[in-house]
Amino acid sequence: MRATKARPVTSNAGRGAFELNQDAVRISNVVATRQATRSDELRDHLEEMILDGRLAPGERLDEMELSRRFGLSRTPVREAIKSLLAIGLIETRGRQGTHVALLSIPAIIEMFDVMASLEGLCAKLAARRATPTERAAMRAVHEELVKAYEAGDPVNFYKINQQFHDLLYEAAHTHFIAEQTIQLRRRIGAYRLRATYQPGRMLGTLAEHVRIMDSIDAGDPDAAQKAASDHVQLLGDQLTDFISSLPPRLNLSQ
Amino acid sequence: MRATKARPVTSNAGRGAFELNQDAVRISNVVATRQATRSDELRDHLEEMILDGRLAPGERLDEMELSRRFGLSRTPVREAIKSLLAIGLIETRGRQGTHVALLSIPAIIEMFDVMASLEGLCAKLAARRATPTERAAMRAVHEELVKAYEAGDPVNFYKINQQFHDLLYEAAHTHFIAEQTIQLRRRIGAYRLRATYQPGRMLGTLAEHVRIMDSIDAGDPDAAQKAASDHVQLLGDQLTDFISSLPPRLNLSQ
DNA sequence: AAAATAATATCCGTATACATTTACCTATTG
DNA sequence: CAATAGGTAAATGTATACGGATATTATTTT
Repeated sequence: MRATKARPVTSNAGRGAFELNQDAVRISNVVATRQATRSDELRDHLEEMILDGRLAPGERLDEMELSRRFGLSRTPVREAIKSLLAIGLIETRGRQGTHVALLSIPAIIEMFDVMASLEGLCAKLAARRATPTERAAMRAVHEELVKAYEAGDPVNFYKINQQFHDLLYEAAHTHFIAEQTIQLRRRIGAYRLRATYQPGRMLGTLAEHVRIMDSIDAGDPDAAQKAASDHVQLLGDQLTDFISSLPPRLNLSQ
Repeated sequence: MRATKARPVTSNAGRGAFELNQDAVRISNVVATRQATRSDELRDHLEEMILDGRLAPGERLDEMELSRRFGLSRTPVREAIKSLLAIGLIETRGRQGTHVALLSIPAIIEMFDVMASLEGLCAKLAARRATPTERAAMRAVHEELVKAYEAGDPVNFYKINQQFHDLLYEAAHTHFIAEQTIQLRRRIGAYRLRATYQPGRMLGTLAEHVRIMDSIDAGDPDAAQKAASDHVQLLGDQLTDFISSLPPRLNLSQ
């Protein structure tokens, strides 16, 4: 069948099997909003699937199967895979196809070390640069987080927690550091998800957030840096403990 | 012309216009050595061209032109570009083609902040983990660096300096952090190159390296972390000063 | 029966053809 | 003369076809 014949729609409306509207280029520094290509859509879609666990670490990504599933040719599929490969979210084993990245525990520990450093940097900058509005926004989101905790809603807690951290990056008025941090968060995401609901973690998170906000409000960059860094480090410790405690079969640490 | 007819050689010997032998997959966590594809070769080649200045920041990367120039079809060219896009070395402006990434001064400053953190982390770990052999290797390379300085050979100095830092990452016994640091070094590389030969920088570098090594040998992680972090920060400061001092036309900060 | 070799099938890498969008240029009108 | 609109050309995005490599399975031999 011919290229265009296959496509039901050629305009921008209702583009594919899955809906993802146009997006600003996120990975690079470009600001301009551009038409999302099928390749871009698929990249984002796959990323989302990896992050929310629909694609488990180690799972195979078959080009043909993805083509069929999303009604695309192999070209955009391959390009999406190339992008995710470069980011490190998926990996290739020679000619045995590509798989969702399988992280070893040492690798995860290192990632959290870096994550802690980056978050610390953001907090440090936020302590110097955050506007009153931004500080207030963090407090407000934190209130939401408390509510989610009190309601015993871990799913919401997870989402709002991300919002809190996004606000922190914003308050730091950075571009590159925030981007780098978010990218790393994505890369760990598949694992992080599996350990969110650890006993005591939510309560710990709340206390640590308060410490971060207080340091920022006090205008103490070093304290803020340490608070944010410790916060991430604690999460990392708990996560690696959790993974280590799993039975070897489910351990995921290859 | 048909696919295979076009290729002069189908075996591994003498594959393309430019020679890059097979390489272990570098960007991802994969260990297995695999056959380098044309796409991989082109990616590395383009990266090298960007790093050594043959492709200047902002310069256009035309798919067709690259195809012709390297005797490839557009497919591997596009895949190579996709990879570099995901890393952030190049950027796309909608449909106006792809260009070598143009960094603003604030972005460069942020990158050096991150770089300083990462190098600090490596030094900290190296202070705890470095074997006597690794410490000796650093001293040995440092001697080479001194020689290059005394010989007034900045090109060699630049290369040996990279070796020193590579040894530091190795001594830290990390994978992810080192990989991340090297990737960042690449991303700044195009700019860094243009400011290597700043007056006093080489001498400063030597002194700072000694401080790092002494801290590592003393087994003082915190001191090593600070020494390495400061070292990178100083380089960054000098680099941004240099760029700022350029006439606006050459400023490169868009 | 087990191991090794050969054959086949599947999936990856590359080339090319085709469609679509955007930018630039030209022409026309105010 | 300038500005806007339309058309054309060039380059990007997508589809498909083809060659090759590797893994798996079956068959043969020891």
